[in-house]
Amino acid sequence: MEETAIDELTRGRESTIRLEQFLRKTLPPEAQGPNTTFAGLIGEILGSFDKALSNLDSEGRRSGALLDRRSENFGGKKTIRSGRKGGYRRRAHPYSCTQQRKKTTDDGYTWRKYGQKVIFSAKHPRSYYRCTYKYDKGCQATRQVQRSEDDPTLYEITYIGEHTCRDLPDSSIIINFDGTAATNNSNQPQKAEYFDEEVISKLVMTGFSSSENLVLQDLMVSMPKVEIASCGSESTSDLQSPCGSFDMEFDEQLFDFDDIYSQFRAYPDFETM
DNA sequence: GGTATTTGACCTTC
DNA sequence: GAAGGTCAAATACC
Repeated sequence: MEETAIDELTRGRESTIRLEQFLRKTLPPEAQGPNTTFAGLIGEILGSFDKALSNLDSEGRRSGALLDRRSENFGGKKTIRSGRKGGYRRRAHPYSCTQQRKKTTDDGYTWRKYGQKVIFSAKHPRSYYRCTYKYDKGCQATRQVQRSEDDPTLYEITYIGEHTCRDLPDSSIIINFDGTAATNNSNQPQKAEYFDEEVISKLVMTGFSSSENLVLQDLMVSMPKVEIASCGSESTSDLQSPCGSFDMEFDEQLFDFDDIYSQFRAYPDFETM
């Protein structure tokens, strides 16, 4: 049952990536920038898939190996690791978010450092952090912090995975798709100030891997009806970003994937892609 | 004494 | 086999 759900979500995510590839071929370059509606929507959809997959994954672990490992190793003496097989795997999280900041703290979450590594061909070591509530709440979010080589006063912070320890961070950042900072529903001005001071140069979304064929039917089967919005008015519906560290503000507007699909049918090459 | 950090070892991926 | 990610005992800090 759980595997079926994961399979369907995975298919939906792959189809979204193919949709993104298709749109990149058809949309003008100015409509594809990091702060465009296009990038925001794609990130939002992929983020929803990632969050669902992450939740399913963490549920599975919470009942099993994760808690076993915690009770076995905390506070104990050095143990022989001979029986340690496949206890973890390199995180193949398809979605991540990289920011450049002056400070590594004050992103609204509490982190615990669990490692530091000298990276080949990099001047500065990389530090590894996990969410403090990894074991308490099964939160799988991690981040990597590395001093920028171009500007040593800046830190490149990569957030991996989504926080499941709470719904929204206290210091969440609201940005519009046009790149300007905005406030959230509670109209707290410090949010915008926070954005201006801390996020220095870029918010880079990754996870758009190559995939040529668009099978939108997969997307329609796997993706529930979602609430999407566009920028421009005062009515808001805050949707948490895939990064979990900033939000986007939109008008409320409902899209059904049937509608989207009907739009794509207008493209003559759609059926053959 | 409890908690966080350091750091070398271990493990996975490419 | 190299490089990167994670573990976990030892250590530092409060």
